[in-house]
Amino acid sequence: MPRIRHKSLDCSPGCAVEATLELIDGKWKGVILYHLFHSTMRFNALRKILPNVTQRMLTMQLRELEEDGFIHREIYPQIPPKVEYSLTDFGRTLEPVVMALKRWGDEHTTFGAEKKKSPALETQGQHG
Amino acid sequence: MPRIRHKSLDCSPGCAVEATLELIDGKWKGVILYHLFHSTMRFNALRKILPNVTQRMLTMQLRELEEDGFIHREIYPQIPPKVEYSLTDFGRTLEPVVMALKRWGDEHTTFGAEKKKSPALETQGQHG
DNA sequence: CTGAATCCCCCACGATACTG
DNA sequence: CAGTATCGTGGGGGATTCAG
Repeated sequence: MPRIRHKSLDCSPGCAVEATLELIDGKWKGVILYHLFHSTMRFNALRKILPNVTQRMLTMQLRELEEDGFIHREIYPQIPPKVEYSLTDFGRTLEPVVMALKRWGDEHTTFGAEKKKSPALETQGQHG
Repeated sequence: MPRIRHKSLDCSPGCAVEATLELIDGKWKGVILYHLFHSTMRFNALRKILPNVTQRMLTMQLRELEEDGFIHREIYPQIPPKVEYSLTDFGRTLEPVVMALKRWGDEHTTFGAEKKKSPALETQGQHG
């Protein structure tokens, strides 16, 4: 069971919400998980689809996800090195959560507008 | 439609996930939303159930949630002041998301363990 | 190719005090 | 009761360099 890194959470009934958020929000973890749902990926493959994430951050986030038991890190001892990241069974339990996030984002933010038809929605200037 | 406050999000298909996270994660927003799903609440009522949140932060988070159209702020012009926070219809669209977070937290973190029977799970030391 | 180590800036956030 | 204003700080995270 993953541990909570940050603040002391009060234990009012809603704290489970924050607990989950703490685990999946650590900056880019959401997207990383999302992509790993589809397929195992190498480090550089993740870098490519996440151009705004620095190498350092990507490494750190992957390490935390690994610590929490969400992903598996498979190291192939060869030159050049090859490391593959994949979801664990436990990581897959997050699927409904991540998909709920994805679905809402698609419906209600301009970031889901890619798949839509009306360019009139693109009024947010978040593409540069 | 709410706007994204922080980083430039790449637009790989998973960005909708991060976009949603940005909006609901802003520190304690998740819990705030969770509690407002149940009932309209006054400022101090929220403070009481969120003892770890400073007054300043609570105010800021509520303001952001209001800006994003998730909650409504009803001011009663009277002495002493009375302000009630409630979810908007738009805010209620987040319900499946928040509930997915809640459910996962209940199942997989010690913060959901309050309602469970087996004390063997309480090995995390997050209660004090 | 994957990753660790170092430097350093910035601002999110806490603490505290004041107000209508 | 429900906020604002101000100040100080910790560490999150970017840029860069080194390494196997």
